Amino acid sequence: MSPSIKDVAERAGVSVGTVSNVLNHPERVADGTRAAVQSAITALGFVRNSSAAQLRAGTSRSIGLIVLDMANPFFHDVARGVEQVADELGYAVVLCNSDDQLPRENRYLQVLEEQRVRGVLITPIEVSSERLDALRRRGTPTVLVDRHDPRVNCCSVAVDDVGGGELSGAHLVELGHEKIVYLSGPLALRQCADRLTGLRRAVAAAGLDPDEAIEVVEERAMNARTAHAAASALFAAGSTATSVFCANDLMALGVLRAALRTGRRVPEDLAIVGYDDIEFAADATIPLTSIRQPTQQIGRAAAQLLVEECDNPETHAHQQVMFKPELVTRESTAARKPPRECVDEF
Amino acid sequence: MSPSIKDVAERAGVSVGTVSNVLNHPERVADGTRAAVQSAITALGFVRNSSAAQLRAGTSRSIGLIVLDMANPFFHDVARGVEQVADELGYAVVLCNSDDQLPRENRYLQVLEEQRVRGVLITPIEVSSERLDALRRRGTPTVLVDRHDPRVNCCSVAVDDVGGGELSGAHLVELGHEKIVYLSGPLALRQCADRLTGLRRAVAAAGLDPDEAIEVVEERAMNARTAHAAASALFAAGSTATSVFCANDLMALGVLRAALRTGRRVPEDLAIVGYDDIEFAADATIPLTSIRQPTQQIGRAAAQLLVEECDNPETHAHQQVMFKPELVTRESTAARKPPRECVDEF
DNA sequence: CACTCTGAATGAAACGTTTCACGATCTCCA
DNA sequence: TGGAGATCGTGAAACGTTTCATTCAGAGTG
Repeated sequence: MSPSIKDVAERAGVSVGTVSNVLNHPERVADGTRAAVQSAITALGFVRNSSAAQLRAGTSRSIGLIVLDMANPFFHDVARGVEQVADELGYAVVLCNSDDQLPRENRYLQVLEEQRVRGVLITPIEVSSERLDALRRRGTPTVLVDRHDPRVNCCSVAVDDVGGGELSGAHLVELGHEKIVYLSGPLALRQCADRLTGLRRAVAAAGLDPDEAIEVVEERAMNARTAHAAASALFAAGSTATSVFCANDLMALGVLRAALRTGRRVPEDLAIVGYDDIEFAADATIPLTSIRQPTQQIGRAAAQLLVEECDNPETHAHQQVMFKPELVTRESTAARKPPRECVDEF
Repeated sequence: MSPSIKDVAERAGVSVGTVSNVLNHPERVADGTRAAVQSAITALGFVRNSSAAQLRAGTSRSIGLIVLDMANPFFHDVARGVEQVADELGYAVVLCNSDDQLPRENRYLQVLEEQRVRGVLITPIEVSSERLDALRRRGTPTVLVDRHDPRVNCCSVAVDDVGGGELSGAHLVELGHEKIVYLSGPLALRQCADRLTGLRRAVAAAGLDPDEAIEVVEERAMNARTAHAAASALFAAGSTATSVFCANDLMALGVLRAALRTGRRVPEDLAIVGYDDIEFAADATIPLTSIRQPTQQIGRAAAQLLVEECDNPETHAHQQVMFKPELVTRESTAARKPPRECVDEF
């Protein structure tokens, strides 16, 4: 097996305690001794056994992060934010991908708990599940990411989806649209429902009747293909809508494609607003207007809250942080101007 | 602190050895005893301490996976494949994202080694680095993902990029193109260089002179924006090329946008081939012809090789697995036909 | 010289498991 | 009735660290 601290001690002619001190409190060891130990370490290729260290120490310096889907740029950016903060504060992040499946989420929670992580950041499949509650009951700090727990017994970080819908609605109304399609994912998802609420609010605020001005199309999947089909169906049915607000950018891209395919001009004949402002949104055939969420900041804030709770368990007070999304206007809703990024093409 | 096996034993009125057996070898324990222990476990909310278990057992059931960029669908799919196989074989996967930075890669290697993972799957920043060599020297099995080590002292799984370039070239030549632009990322990357090699080979095989038929444009970044700019520049310079082969799909999408913007028809005026066949390729304004890599299979194969080596360290023989990519033809190169996916739109 | 003080190193205990040699009890059959 | 198995359970050792009370050797002081 790999050499232990004992082998190192032997080779350096010191006690194991001293080797441990070199590793953890170098300042307590005299220069000469330290050098001797160091060279023994490199000579033997010693690597600390973290199981033993953690067992003895009784506590780890790591936190778990369970996301729904690492392929989703949203969660990817959140993870990046979390890692940044964790790094700064000397914590390690254990990254887990539940893939939206409860059994996977449960398995990861089990693993994290067995590893005695200090805390868990999670976008749970359901805000309250058997295992998750058990984890909290046993005293492991938990922070909800992109979710809120109505029963407010833990910290959470989310984005104001009502506000996002409102931004989009206000923008479209301001451009003169009086007939807006809301191409949504499952309205059972809070995010989708909230955005509709915001949209209606904005429309109402402009003096229009939401029930007349807004047509809701609910789809099960939130990808380009579904959206393309939905938009095609709308066109075929002779929809009079002049604008579409989509639940995410992929759907918006699907709508964009359907529109261009059928000879519609964007934004003149149809204005399109997406959501998430994924990287590619700016590089679409017609750059997409979208709602941007401060994803990295979400991750940073969540990590900070968690570490705060880990470090001061008694004085800690749970917080619900809510970020505001931001409207990014691009060509897909702009009044037609010379394309900004291509002016010097010819 | 959380209850230990000892607390459980006390409460159930048995010895710690018995509790351990219930956990690890239930068949060795009589039904009644097992039930008593189980109920003590749930009553106390006992969760096994994996540090202690691993320390005692001396060996873990986990492997590390270090990828360059989890945002990249390629690596995401690879990871999925790895997880599948690991699951089946009872291993846990520790997922790490080096973000193309050597310090991060090194830090993760350190952590994995301290955790005594059984083996490591890695797409290294450099095929041979200080730390990576050290890891291998100490006897931790290693499998290279999407890389090859010329010195062949470990397993590796990769895709035949020369073959990919060849597929693309043969396809374009067959369609009658005699002037092809290769829009590449840094040619210092083996992948980019290999694809060019394949492209030249296919062109030569068709009796054309590669130097005349192929124009290479090398860009630093491999995204849509760069590609859009590069394509625009080509058009402005009056390029006579009738087709573009791009180093990845994002670049292809950038080229597509530039072409449509300047009134070109795709594929009649310009045929476009991408690489990777990302999910969105099929949903672009003009669906993209692309080269698909068997990403999940790469992950599966890599995990299988690693586990094989972990389980039979002496009999194991290193293997270099090379997958063949596949051409997926879509509209961006097809002779113009009624769009396949939109026939019933009107 | 006797003394305290300081800095450095030691050695044993403890962390929570798993393992394994050993008992204890029961069953079955000669 | 006695002995051989089989079946269950026990208890102590061991895994590789960290921690902390203790020892030791000098240096400084009166």
